[in-house]
Amino acid sequence: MAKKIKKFRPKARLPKGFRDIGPVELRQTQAMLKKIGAVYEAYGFEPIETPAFEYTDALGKFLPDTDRPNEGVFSLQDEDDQWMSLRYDMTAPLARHVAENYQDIAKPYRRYTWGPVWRNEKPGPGRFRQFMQFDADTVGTANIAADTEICMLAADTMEALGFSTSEYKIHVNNRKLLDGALEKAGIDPADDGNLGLRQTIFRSLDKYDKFGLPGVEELLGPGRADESGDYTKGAQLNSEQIKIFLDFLGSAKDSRVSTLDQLSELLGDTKAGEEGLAELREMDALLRSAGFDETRIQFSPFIVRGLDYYTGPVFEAELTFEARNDDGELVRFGSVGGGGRYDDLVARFTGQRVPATGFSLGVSRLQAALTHLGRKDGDEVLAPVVVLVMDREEQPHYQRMVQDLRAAGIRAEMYLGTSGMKAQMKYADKRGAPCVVIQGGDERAVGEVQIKDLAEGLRLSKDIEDSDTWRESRPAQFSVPEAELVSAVQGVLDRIRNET
RNA sequence: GCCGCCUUAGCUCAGUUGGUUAGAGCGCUAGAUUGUGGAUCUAGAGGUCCCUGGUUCGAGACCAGGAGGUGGUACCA
Repeated sequence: MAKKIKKFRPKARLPKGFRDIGPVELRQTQAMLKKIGAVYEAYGFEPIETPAFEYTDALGKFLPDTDRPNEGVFSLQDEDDQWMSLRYDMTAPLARHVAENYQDIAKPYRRYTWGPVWRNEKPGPGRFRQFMQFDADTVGTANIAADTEICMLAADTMEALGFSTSEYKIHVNNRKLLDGALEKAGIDPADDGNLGLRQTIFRSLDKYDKFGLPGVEELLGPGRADESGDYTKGAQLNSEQIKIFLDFLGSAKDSRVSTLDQLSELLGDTKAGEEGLAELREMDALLRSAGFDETRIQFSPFIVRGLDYYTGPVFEAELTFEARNDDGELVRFGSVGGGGRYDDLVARFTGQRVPATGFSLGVSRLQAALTHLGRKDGDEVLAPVVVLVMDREEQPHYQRMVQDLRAAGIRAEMYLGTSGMKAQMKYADKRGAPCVVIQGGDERAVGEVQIKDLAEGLRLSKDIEDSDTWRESRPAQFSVPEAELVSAVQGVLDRIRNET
């Protein structure tokens, strides 16, 4: 018997599309959340938190005949067999919250929220199955001023995060203009019968930034063959219809007013188009008066946004610069946030139309962009000072030193391992400790401690080649009376802070 | 989902027309140095050559299927 019993050992591995986040990034995320939140607070939004799970039907995923909810969401069945799903954005949970508490909420209701969202999709570069969104919404007013404020908020947030005006752009379009273009092309935007066609057209227009006008033209027409993979079926429009949409895309001008003039010429005689234009004219006036010109907020007919629940203005925040990744490949960050007016979302629950508008920022993507630009957040935390344990039986004494340092607001720790001094030095080095505190028998006998500045020591080591000198000269190391431990360490830290 | 590419040490990779004992750099551990992180030198540990089957006297290499990764495309509420 008792041969080798095979013990099951799970392989330590992350689920695909998920990732662990280390201390540096985590601290940066926290700093970003704080900055974004400050802008939102200044605009008068209030924080709220909703849970990660919602009932699947509340998320707007209808269960078809299959026994599992749509792909794209992570779902599981509750003990009473009800399907629950991890939220895939912050908007649907908000709509649920508003519908559930409709009586008690003062309208217009303005709130912001942030947290992880999950999407069960194929991960790609910079695309994960869990990522963080920061959201602001105004619920309960159809006033276009609410949409305008959301755009202003988005622009101000980008700048608060450290992007300059030339590095981002807030694009604004209006679904009503798209409806006007449909109308012009003889496609009834209100007819459910051509919903599929409308979606195909919208998707084609949305590819403008990816494939350009010729690509969109193919997609609106017969279809587009791509080099690798399959053939994308087109919308099968005729050339007159296609021309309408291409003209529509081409009406983007540098100034908001000229864009509106151009669009007016194209769609002014359609009902939906005229409505959309009127809304954008109002936005332009509000923006102009608030000091937001077209270098920050632009009217861009090519912005579509995939969601069919949008009913009016739609927005997108774009990063306009390019960067290179570690392999030297060109990286475009592109869209880092989006939103729009969704007047029918709450009505799904209550039957009562509740106008709403909102915006989501992709925090993780913004963070990746900031990192690429080398804009780490300034308040980098220093690693702890390490107090070496030269004699195990003196640990209580070392522990007190550590506690004195902590009481002075200095991150500090006693070496908790059981290895010798050399290993302890290596530990402190790897840890990135600014300095170590050394007290062996010699120092203790005269009531002193040695403080070694590790960064300075490394610098001095450049000129030392043989190890005897390196060890014996004890570079960047000095002795102080034990009573002056805290102030001496503080002095070293102050010097390091001033250098960086 | 569809198409292409890739998979050899912890990491980055080399490995000839199929040939016997599979390598390098970096990293890691130890020593030179029993109280000093660096540099240098020396030694060492570390491998299911992704898996399964096939071809062959012989497969890390060739063939088929599968898995995983990756790039593009589709979808993205």
